Amino acid sequence: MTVVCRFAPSPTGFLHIGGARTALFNWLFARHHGGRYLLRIEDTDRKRSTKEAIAAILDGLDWLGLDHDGEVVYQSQRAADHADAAQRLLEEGKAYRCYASQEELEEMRAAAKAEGRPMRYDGRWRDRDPAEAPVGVAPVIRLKMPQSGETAIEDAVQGKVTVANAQLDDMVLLRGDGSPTYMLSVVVDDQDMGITHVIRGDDHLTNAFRQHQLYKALGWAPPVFAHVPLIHGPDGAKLSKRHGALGVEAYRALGYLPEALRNYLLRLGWGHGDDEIFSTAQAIEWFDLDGIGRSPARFDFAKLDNLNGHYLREAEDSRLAGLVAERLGGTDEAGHARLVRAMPGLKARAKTVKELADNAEFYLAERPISVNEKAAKLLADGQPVLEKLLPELEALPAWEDDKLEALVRDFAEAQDIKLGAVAQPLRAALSGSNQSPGIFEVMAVLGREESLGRIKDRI
RNA sequence: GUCCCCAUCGUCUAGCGGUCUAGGACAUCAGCCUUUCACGCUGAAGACACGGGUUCGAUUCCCGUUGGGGACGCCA
Repeated sequence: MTVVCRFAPSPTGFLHIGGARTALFNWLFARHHGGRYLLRIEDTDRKRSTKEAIAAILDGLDWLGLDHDGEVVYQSQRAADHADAAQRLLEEGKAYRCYASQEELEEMRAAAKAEGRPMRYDGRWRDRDPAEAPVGVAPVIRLKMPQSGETAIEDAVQGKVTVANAQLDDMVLLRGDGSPTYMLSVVVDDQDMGITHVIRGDDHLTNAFRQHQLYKALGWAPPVFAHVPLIHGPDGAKLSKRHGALGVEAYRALGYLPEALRNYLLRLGWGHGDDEIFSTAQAIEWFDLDGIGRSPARFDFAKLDNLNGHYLREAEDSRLAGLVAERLGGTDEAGHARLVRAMPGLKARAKTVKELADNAEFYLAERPISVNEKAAKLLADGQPVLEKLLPELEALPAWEDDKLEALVRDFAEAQDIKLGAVAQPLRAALSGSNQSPGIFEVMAVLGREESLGRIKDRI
């Protein structure tokens, strides 16, 4: 059997982090088993679904590199098929028309709660004569759920989960206006798309019982379900915005690399022995449902930062230079080349692309460059040293990293001062800061003319 | 309220009855490296929620308690 799975977001907002992980798991599972990974947009709630949200989700998935097979399926376009299924159930006597009003339903819930019973529809129209139907009321169509016994699903993550059928009420399949509900649409679409494995958030677990019964009524074999625990905030409660419940595009804006976010998300709720860092090929090779944990995980920015730092150090210099230039408003060819040369020293000192850009800014700054407070202090103290050093630098025949280092070290020794007493003022003059990459590297990247110019600016 | 799920260092996790004086990673602390800041390296501290069973033996199996989470729409 070929594995077919899907990611089915509803386009009512951005692609949030939990959705991204669900998509990643589905994608990995399909790739691991050589199957297909499909994308379906669940836009049946026309009021809340927006074009912008669809675009944001598609962009987010694309940025993460989770390519789907086949065309995107839009659920709203399949409403007629969904309604046909409900009609069939009605004809077969497995579903019925219900005329209960909103007020009646609310009363039922209130009464049930007061009496300590589950808050369910009581099935009052299940066996009632349709002749008694009130005039002018458009009925909904409800599924006849079994009223005794229990429903069990064999979940690939949660194990065997059972619920008493008394807990399940006759769910609505078709609304009063004839439009299908989510519960119906999902089942019909998954069937028609040939979905073999449904990997989704834990919040759908109770839906699985209802859907299981719907599959049975329609005479179809249900797929394998795998309900993945949700991602929580650092406090163990629901993930809030402040704690990471952001859209994928926000992580991008914050300066995270897609491969870092993917690696982080993969480790959140899934493990493979002591392994922490995974290439895409390894992730595909190792991922499977049995590695998914059953307890919810908390989102931790510190670990994401660490992972991002790792991937930053591994990334191609030219790629990073491009990302940095993007953040600094673009550069010309010379600027790009300078960034590429500067990158080895820069990337070891940043956790995010944003930090990388902040730290790279001085390389592109125009003379005279701005100087921060601590650097100003270093310059005030070190100006005499720079004055003495300048002619020696000007006389250096080859402007190279190691030559510069040799010169400055000899200079410090000759002056009988510590290397730091030279290096720090130099750093302040060249970078405008008290912190920067190695100072000889900075000089080499900046080049003779620019370096000497920046030093002269401070004398 | 009803039902379902979960429970190992602060966090992510390894562990699938004895190999556990419980392993790894992040974070924390100390040291090394060093022209600054990082990176890197070395080391330290740090957990089986609690109570009953089952067993020769429980972190691992069962039950309960407590604590978290989720679901109960003509939303998805």
